Amino acid sequence: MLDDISRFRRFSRAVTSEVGALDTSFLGRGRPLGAARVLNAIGHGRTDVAAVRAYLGLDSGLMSRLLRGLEDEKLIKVTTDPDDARKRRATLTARGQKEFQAYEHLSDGRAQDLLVKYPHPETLLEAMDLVASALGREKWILEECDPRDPAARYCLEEYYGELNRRFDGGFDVSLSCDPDATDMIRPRGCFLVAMSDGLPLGCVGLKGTDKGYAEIKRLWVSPAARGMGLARRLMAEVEDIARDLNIDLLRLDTNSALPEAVRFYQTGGWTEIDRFNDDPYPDFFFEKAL
Amino acid sequence: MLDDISRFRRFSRAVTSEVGALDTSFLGRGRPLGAARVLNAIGHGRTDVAAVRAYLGLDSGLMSRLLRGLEDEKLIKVTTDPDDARKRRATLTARGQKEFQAYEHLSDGRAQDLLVKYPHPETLLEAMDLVASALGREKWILEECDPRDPAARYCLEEYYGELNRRFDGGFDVSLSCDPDATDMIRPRGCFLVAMSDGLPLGCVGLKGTDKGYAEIKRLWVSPAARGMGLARRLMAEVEDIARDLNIDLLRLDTNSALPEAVRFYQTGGWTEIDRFNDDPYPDFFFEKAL
DNA sequence: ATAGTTATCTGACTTAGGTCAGATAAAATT
DNA sequence: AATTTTATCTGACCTAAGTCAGATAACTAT
Repeated sequence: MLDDISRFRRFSRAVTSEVGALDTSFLGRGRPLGAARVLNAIGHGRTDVAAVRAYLGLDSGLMSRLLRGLEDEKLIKVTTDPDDARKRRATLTARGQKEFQAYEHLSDGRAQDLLVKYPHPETLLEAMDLVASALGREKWILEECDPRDPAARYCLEEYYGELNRRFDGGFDVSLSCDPDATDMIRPRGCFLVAMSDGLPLGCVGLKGTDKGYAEIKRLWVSPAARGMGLARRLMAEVEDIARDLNIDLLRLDTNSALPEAVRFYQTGGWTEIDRFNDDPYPDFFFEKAL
Repeated sequence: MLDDISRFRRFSRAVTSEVGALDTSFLGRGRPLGAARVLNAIGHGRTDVAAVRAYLGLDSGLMSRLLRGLEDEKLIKVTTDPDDARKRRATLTARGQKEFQAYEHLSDGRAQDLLVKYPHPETLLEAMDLVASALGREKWILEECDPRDPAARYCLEEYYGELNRRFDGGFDVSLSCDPDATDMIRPRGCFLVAMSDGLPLGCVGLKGTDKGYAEIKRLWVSPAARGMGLARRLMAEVEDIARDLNIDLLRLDTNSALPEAVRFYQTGGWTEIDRFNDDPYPDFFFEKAL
C-alpha cells in the first residue's frame, strides 16, 4: 500500500508531532532554548566546550555568549583545560545541578504524560527500542565486563527467558552447565555486552577450560537488534580476544530449536562435530580453529 | 534494565537526532522555515487559513505576514471563503505547486538517505509503522468503502496472508466462501477500513444474506495496531451500521487457530452456536442478537 | 624562532520569529 | 436592530538566534 519512503515519512510525521513536544520541555523554565540546551548538554556530561559546540552545532561567538549568560546565572563554572590552555571546560555548579535536575524532571513528566495514554505500552516500547537501536546503530559499543555486572545479568536473564519459551520442555539454568563467572573473565576468558545508549542489545561469553579449547557461551541478541549484524560483530570481537589470549580452538553447543543460530554457525566458518559434553539441552556441536 | 520512561526518552533522543534532520529539508530552498512550513501545509491540502494557523500554532499577525510573503512570491493565491466572508482560503499557484513538489522531493531524498543505511529495512519499517500508528491513535479514521477499493484490498491481502501462515494446511481464498463484494455494500451490507495517516490498519465486512441474518466477515487488525482496541472499535461501528440497516441478528465463523479472535468474540457478547455453513476452514461459530 | 593553526572571545550587525494593541468587516446571538 | 463574537489584517515593537570580521592567546610544525 505504502512504499518504504512513504512509511518512513509517515513515521517521522507522527513522531515530530507527538514526541517533538518533548523538546518543549526545554522551555517552561523561563530560559531561552539555546541556553537551556547548553545547560542540558553540560549536565549530560559534555564538559568540553568544543564538544558541546559540535553537538549543538553552534557558532563560537554564540556559544561564548550563552556560556557567559549561564555563568552570570551562576549555573556553570568555566575553567581552562589544564592540558591545553586554549580549551575550556564547563561544569555545573550546585545550583546548576538543581536546575538541570528540574529540566530532567520536566522531560520525564512529558514522557510519562505521553506513555500514560497507552494502557499496555509494552508492545509500543518494544517497537521504540527497536527503532532507537536501529537509528543509533553507529553508536553501538561493545564493552568487556564482568558477567555479574547488571548489563550482563540483564542479557543473561533475557537469554534464559527466550530459551525457556522456545525449547519444548522449557529451560532451567540450574540443569544446564552454567559457566562459572570466573571462567569468563580474563585471563581465562571474557564476557562482552553490546550497549546502545543505555540499553544492552546482546552479549557473548568466552569460557576458558583446561581441555585445550575454549567455549563460546551465551550468545544472545535482543529482538530490538536482530537482523542488523550484531551477532556477527560480537563473534568477530570475541574471536579476536580469544586469539589475544592464545586460544587456538573454540567449541560451542546449540539446539535445533534455534534454527537461526544453527544457520549462523554453519555459515560463519564453524564445523559440526560430535557431542563433546553431557549438557542435557544442546543437540548441535561446533568447533572452529583460530 | 531501563524503566519505561527511560526507554521512551531513549527513543525520543534517537529520533530527534536522526530523523529530526528531516525538518531541515524545509530549508535549503532559500526560504525561512516559517514560510516553508506554511507553503507545505497548504500543499498538503490545508487550504483553510485558520486550519493552517491552528496546525502550525502561529499568531494571526505572523500568519498574515507569511501569507503576504508567499503571495508576493506568486506561490499562493488567497481568496475569500464564499460561505463565510471572514475566512480566507489559500491555494497553490502553478508555481507554488512546483515549489511544493521540490520540497517533497527534498524530504523524500532525506528519507531515502536514512533508509538506505539499513540492508533489510522491513523489520525497522514494521516497528516504525507500529510506533506511528500508536502515537497517532487519536487520528485513526474508520471509513466505509467499497471492498474492491485499494485500501480494502490491501487489508484483505494481508488478512489472507496471515491466515495462510497460521492455519496448519495454509489458506486458499478460492476454497473459502469468499463473499460477493456487492453483499458488502449498502443497502445489503457494508465494508469498513480503519486508516491512520495513509496506512490501513484494519477492516471488517458486513455481508447481507437472505437467510434472516447478516454475517461479520474479514475482521482483521494489522500487527501495527494490535492491543490498541481497534477490533473493538471496528465491531462497535459495524454493529451500529447493521442496526441502521434493520438487521437484528449477526453471525460469524472463525477458527481455533486464531485463539485471540475466539476469545474476542467470547468476551464481546457473542454466543457460540452450531455450524451454520459448509465453509471448510472455520470450526467456531457465533451469533449475536442486536 | 617563525609561521601557521586552533579555541575562544568581543563587538557590530541582520534576520526570523513572535507578541501586542487596535482596526475592520462579516457573522452569530440576543 | 443592537451587541457580541470571529477571522483576519496592520503597525509597532522585542528578543533569540545566528553571522561576520577581527582580536587574543596558546599550541604545533618547520
